[in-house]
Amino acid sequence: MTETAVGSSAVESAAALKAHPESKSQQAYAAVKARIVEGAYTPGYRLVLAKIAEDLGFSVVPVREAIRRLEAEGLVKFERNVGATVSGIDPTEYLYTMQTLSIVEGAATALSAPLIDSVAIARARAVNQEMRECLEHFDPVRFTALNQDFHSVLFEHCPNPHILDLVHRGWNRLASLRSSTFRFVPGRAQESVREHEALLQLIEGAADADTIEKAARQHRAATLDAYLAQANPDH
Amino acid sequence: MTETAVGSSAVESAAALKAHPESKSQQAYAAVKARIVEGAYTPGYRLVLAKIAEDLGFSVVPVREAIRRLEAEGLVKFERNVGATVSGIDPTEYLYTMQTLSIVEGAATALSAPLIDSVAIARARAVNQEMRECLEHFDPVRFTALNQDFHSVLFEHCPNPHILDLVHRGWNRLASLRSSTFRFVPGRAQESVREHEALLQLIEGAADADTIEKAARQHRAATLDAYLAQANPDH
DNA sequence: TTCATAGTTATCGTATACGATTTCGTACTT
DNA sequence: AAGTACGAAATCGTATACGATAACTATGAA
Repeated sequence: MTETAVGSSAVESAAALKAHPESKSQQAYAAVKARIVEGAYTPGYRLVLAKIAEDLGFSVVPVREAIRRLEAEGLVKFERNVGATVSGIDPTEYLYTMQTLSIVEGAATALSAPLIDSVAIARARAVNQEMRECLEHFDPVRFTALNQDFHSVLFEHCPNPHILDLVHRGWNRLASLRSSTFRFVPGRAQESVREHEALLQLIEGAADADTIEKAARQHRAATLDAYLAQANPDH
Repeated sequence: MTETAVGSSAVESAAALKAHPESKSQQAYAAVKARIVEGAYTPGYRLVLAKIAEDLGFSVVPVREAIRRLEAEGLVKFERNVGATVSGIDPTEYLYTMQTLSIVEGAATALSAPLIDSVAIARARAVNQEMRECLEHFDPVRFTALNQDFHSVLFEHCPNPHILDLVHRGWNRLASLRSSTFRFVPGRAQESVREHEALLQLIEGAADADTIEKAARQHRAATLDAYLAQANPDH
């Protein structure tokens, strides 16, 4: 656990199982994606095809394909005859992404809830405990990773892989924006940890789907709201 | 209105505004997508790169890119060293898609509702009236198209393009499956038209977001349920 | 100095070419 | 007759090459 990059599609992870040597286009995709998610390529970074191709030792064709895939996921902006850049930190885009995430995470949580057993709950709780410790040591990077782990545990048996895929895409997008909860709103992280515990109790108590969905949705939405309140103090 | 194909991403439609001659990869994407959505290429159809390239008068490289994009949207399955086929009509996939659609359509409707004016309501009502007429003449293809028109009117001022994009992707996926409401469950279409009217009344009455979201979500979910009930009569 | 313009360079977009892999058909064996 | 092994054809994956486009730079005019 605690990897930052998140496999984006069910199709993709299935393909990864095959013994095949990965296609170069696939390798290029993974490599560039990793650099973006890890922050080596920051928003606005100019992705020159020939340069990346040379770095990887490939030709440009598979690199193009990779970039196009990343574009489809929203991690990259590709303009005709101009080139590709890592998607920027446009606040509007942030809003869209967070709002969409709140919806799909809410749904994913509600759908998964009935399938979460006590073992998973315990594991999630352990992760949440680690998150508390991160707060003390002030380790925002690890905190963000653990936050994904926490929710990943809940989504382990999510009955709808499409929705899970949407969640992962949102996460990767946020990762590319380097938007840790810490950075945007101090204090929100503490609240987040508390909400995690509340969520676990709802799931343990077999609360109805609607209640759980609202709580999960609100959990994400609150982070967005906190950001907006900070960005526009003219409340 | 009443086109069957639905532009899939905000980025894409923005790009379409530029005076640029479309890139060939873009043209290939549009062409193949249209054939899939219109049903010229049915599920399972083998997409041979060289053949498509020859048809369009392009080389294979831009066609590959186009296919990859369609893969990302779930319209095409692309297997390494084997080739691309139009995604199949797996009932499980249908379930996933419909469930996801119910969630994103619900959210899109709720978000859009406060921004829908009386003119738009009237237009939506007119479309719904046309749908009623389709029922009499038994025109399922047009019915499906009008159904998209109806919801498109509601989504016209949707404040979150990401969510709208997800809706469109779902629609295209369903279109590629050739799954008209008619085909799957006779009688469901009539119900659908009634639900449209109910939805309009909720919006006119400025019902709260939660109520509207639930109604819109249920509207889609009911079609899925009807299908499932028919597929597994062992209730 | 600032703006416009022409020429240069960097980069993209696509065609072509060819090696690699899979699939299909055929002959051979049991 | 059924199954296996081999060879041929089809198709894919990627490298290379080159024309097209946009970005940059330098030069000259206002």
